[in-house]
Amino acid sequence: MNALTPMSEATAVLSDRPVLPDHPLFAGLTRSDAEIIAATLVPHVFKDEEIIRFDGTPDQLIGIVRSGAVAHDIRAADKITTVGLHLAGDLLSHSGPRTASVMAVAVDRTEILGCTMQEFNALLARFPRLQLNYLDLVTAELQATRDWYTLLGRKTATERVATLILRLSRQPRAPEDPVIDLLLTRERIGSLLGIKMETVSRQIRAFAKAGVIALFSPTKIAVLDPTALVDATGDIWRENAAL
Amino acid sequence: MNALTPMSEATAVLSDRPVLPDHPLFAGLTRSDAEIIAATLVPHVFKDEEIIRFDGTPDQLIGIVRSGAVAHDIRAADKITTVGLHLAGDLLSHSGPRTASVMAVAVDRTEILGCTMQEFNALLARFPRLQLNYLDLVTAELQATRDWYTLLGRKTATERVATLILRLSRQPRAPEDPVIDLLLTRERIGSLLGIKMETVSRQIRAFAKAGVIALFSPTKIAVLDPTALVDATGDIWRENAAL
DNA sequence: CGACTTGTTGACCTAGCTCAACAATAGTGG
DNA sequence: CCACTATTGTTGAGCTAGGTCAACAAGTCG
Repeated sequence: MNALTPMSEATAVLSDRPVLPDHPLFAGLTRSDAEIIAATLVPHVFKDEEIIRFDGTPDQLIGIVRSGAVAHDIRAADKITTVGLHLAGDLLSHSGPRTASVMAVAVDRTEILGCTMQEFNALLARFPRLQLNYLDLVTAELQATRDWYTLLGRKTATERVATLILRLSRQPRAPEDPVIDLLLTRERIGSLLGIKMETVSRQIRAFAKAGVIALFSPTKIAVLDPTALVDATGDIWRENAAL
Repeated sequence: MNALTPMSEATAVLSDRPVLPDHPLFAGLTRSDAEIIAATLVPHVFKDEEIIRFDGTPDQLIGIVRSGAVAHDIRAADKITTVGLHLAGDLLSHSGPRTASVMAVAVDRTEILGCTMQEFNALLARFPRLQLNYLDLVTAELQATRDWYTLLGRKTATERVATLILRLSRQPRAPEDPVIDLLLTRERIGSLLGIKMETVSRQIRAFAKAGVIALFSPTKIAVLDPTALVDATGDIWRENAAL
């Protein structure tokens, strides 16, 4: 194995001796442990709109989103409600006992480094350090989920859209590339943010008109005025916190 | 130790050989493990409005709410926003890296069986089964949090109030006692649900007028028509799921 | 009993929903 | 490559749930 191989890119292609990506889930593991874990976690690639097993059964997928995104939809009767979004770097964890029939769907071409819940449980049982890391991540996600949704519930449409754009703007992408792909249609953005498609459109256009963002195509944007965008999220306390 | 002592009540008073409450966190533990754990977890009693250490530091409290409730508040400048509520039976878990300065406050007289995060981490490291149970609970909470907030973001005021009442109505209380204590003022309910005090009042009164609930005093109610209340939550898919 | 907090109710006002028309894209088959 | 269709996005004109403001009632506590 070439020690200089960039970890962030080449994990998938080296099948003989795979490398774990640089992710907090794998922090502090010994080299040998990491190798065993890396042998279990394999890249899963999904096409746009492809359904990802995420139903709480032992066969469900657990892992880290490497690229693309995973949308969590509730499909009731005729209409789809998107209730969550996992982006690159996020952990797709145990889905727990479902009260709603949420399904995970790939957005864009999506790569997930992972394994089945069953296999993952075995790893957790075998490597206490992994379990510790995992617990930390789930806890952090719980926190993030609280923050995200708590606020959604009391934000205006403008604030919600700004929050989403901000979140997407923080996604890893090619250095110096200012273009952000919203990935989602207006319809899905609205669904995710609990507002209507038309309102999403109006808000995005308003940001463009105000010079806060540049709008290249409906889904391709660039943030021109990050400060204004942060202000528009309405998150007062973020001023104090390290973002 | 008297084997007939009701577990739900007497945990606190028996200091020589404490008993763990019947809670999923302690499922499947051997008797001796349970005894060691029970020796670490002590009842903490808080008065109404008392602040509970819940700041992500090693000294923060981790444990199970036995009675009363814990509100999570963001106190910015002059006004308090309640962003979450833990009721009896809920687990107060690691609070994770805080992005906002949320503080935990006791609502009513509140009893929590727990210990510091530091002590709890030691227990987790020592008892794998406990760690497994804990992970399950945190995962479940993540799920519940998603469900709760996700929906809040897209519910009407009526649906939000119905959802809260329903949740409170499912709290353990004296058998055959139909009276539910809302615990919170209209102001705090509104804050929790992301709506205004006046709207909360209007919704509650509307339910009372419609005969869905009985209103004995502003905070003491009884559910007269559970079906109507469930309908009013607007949770379509709950029909399919075991509640 | 008075002062203070909490709750109720009414009259307005506004953000965002609804409905509707139309524009811009993206496929798709010829 | 174009015409044809379907999807997605934009924009305007009302409408309504819930916010805002304000007055008052009802607890509650010294």
